[in-house]
Amino acid sequence: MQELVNRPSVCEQSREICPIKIVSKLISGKWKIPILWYLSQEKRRFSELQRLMPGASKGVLSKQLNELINDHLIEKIVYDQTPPKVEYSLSKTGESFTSVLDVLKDWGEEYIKEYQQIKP
Amino acid sequence: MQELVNRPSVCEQSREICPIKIVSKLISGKWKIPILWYLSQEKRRFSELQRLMPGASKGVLSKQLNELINDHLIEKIVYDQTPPKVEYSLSKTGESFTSVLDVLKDWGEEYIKEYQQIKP
DNA sequence: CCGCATCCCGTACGATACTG
DNA sequence: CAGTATCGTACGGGATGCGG
Repeated sequence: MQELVNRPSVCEQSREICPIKIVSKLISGKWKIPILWYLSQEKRRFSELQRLMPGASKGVLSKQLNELINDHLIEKIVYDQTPPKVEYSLSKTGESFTSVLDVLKDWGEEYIKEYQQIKP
Repeated sequence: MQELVNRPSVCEQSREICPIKIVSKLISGKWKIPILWYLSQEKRRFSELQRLMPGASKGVLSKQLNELINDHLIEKIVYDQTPPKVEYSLSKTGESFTSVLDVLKDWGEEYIKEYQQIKP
């Protein structure tokens, strides 16, 4: 067990604002983390995201994108043209989340190495 | 936008094993991250975890603990005595996740600073 | 004290069809 | 192309009671 000194128990009182729970809530949603991941690479159009995440239906994708916008993690640019063109990208806050995504990915890779999983 | 060079598009093909999706799935569950957080501080008894997360009912807590055990993130020690005593702690793999938790917490604190939230 | 079994409910998610 | 609307289902998660 590692040192406990620098591991404050921030959530002891449930009424306090708890960073861990906040983050947990922000990224709760089947496609939120994948969406953020793909947007961390480059800005994407709606159809691109659909193509990248075939399991996500349009409705769900749209819903989670809107939630991420409301949470200030991503932004949306609508080009006024026909056919329509929309681009999603990370907001400034979302950009700061890429470091978290990198850590998650790295950890995930190690995890996979240890427990060879078949199911994605 | 930051450099894209080192941001591989690991999930392009949905059949591949994707670290991001794996992690996303592992921590999906309302109390998983808080559980891991509390266990990163010290080993905990079941009743302690209940006390720390008043919103989580016994059933749900038990279920998510078992899932974390199945995913090799935590371990359980049962003391053969009456009244029963059980202790949960991070596994070796779980220990390696504490660095992720720290990053999540730090990011969460910054997020809260930026968008003063009321709801926990 | 631990925690499973059961019941119940809300909602997250997926599929499909339709609109600008 | 980029959604919204609607519907049906599955699952997550809360409450309670019992049993070890």
